[in-house]
Amino acid sequence: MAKIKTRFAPSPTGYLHIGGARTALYSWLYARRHGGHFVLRIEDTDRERSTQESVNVILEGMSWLGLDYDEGPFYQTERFDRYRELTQRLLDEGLAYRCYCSKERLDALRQEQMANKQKPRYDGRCRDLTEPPEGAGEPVIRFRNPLDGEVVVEDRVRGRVVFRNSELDDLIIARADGTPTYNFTVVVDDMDMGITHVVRGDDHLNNTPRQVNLYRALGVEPPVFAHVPMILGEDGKRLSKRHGAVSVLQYRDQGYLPEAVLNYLVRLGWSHGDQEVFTLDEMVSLFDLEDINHSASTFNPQKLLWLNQQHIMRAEPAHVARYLAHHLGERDIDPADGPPLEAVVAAQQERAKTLVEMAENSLFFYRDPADYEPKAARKNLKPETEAALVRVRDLLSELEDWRPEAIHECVLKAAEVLELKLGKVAQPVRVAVSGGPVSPPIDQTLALLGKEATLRRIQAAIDWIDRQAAG
RNA sequence: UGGGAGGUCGUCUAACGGUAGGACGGCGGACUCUGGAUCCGCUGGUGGAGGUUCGAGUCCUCCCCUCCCAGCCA
Repeated sequence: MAKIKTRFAPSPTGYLHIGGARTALYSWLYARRHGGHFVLRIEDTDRERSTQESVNVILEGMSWLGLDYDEGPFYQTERFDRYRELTQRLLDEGLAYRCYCSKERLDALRQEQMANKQKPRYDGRCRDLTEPPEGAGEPVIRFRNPLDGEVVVEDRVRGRVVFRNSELDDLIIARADGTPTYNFTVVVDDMDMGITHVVRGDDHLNNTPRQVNLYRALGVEPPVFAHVPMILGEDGKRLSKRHGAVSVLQYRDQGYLPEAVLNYLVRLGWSHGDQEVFTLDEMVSLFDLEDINHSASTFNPQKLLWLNQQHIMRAEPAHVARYLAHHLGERDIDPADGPPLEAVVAAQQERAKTLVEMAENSLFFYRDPADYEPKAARKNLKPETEAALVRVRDLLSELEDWRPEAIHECVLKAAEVLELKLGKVAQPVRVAVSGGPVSPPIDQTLALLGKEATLRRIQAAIDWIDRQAAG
């Protein structure tokens, strides 16, 4: 039995699409599950639309997701000699032929066929030519597809799918300028690279019989196919930019953890009982092609957000800290300018759904708030709460042991003395030091902030109240 | 038009031919620092019509709806 080998073969014409990422994930998981290899191939034969920038985005996206490949990246544009070689071989063996039909003729043929309620396809006009017709231009090269019989595909997701050769036509394998076409290159590459399993979107299901016939003509067995349903937008159409963020790197920038994105993607079309949250190790050990669903799924941003929250909460603080540092950096914050980043993460993990949110809500640990959230200030920074702030300030200024437990005692004591509920004391303090109504528990918040900043900010809030009162 | 693939709560998904359940979302409640955390409750579904069967989401037939392919894009 050959070693299992899967591949991900995007075309570099934009960004790493969420749907492509899921295909890559399923391919990667299958290879990892079975101790095989995962190959990255860049299908860049469309010279007009392929860009180096897009290649970079794909590589960056794969890296961020952690989908490491064992071989590649391979570029099809670097393999043109090989495609030419095999094209020539098929010509020599009579398995391919030159076609001189103009695009105009083919267009007219297509329209005529549609009008006659037939399937639009090449009619084989040049199939048996022995010489070029008069006034012929540069020919394309077509594959001599079998005319009868069936192609049976035992798809790992779809099951048995049968196509009749009479429904297919002689596809173009090389253009007039000599460049190869998709259905040909994909077969040659998968053959040469020893790909055993092709996991891809089911938009290619109907290309499969053509490719199988090519494998046979080249004298090799086709790989196993697993065609994965599309991901749709809310309107039931293919997921596209008009639905919202579809690029993997956009989710990175919005504060998602890669493992949360992977978790969402694996569950969008695959399941293991009722389990929702998976670690990468669990995915690797549980994933299998046969558990992939048959129907297309609709992308649900809310569930992705919930999963991101779950992963942030469950992760080691050190792990989250690495990603948070990047988002703080984007806000010109140096994590070294405040409390230990891991401690900040540990305190904030339950309070943020994304890393962007966590970064925003953690700014006050690193610099004084520019201003107070208006509603929170109205409610908590007023003459009636000033006494609480003064009392807490005084008690804390005498505190030597700056730890959560001791801080909590001071806040409790202030509440006792003033005969207030704890919340009536803690919330003004919270607003004073953080600028808003939400932060980690007040004792943890102050412990992390440090004594100096705490006292300074409480004092600033007291002064602010006085200024407001003075009109 | 021809061919191919699908159809379970709003969304994702589970259910050997034998109790339609879980999660997200939405609504409500509880939680003596804020809650964006936690706990509890409610809501809500097998596209339609026949057939087979003691029994069907599950098998069969027809209808309806959706997606995909038919670029010398991939």
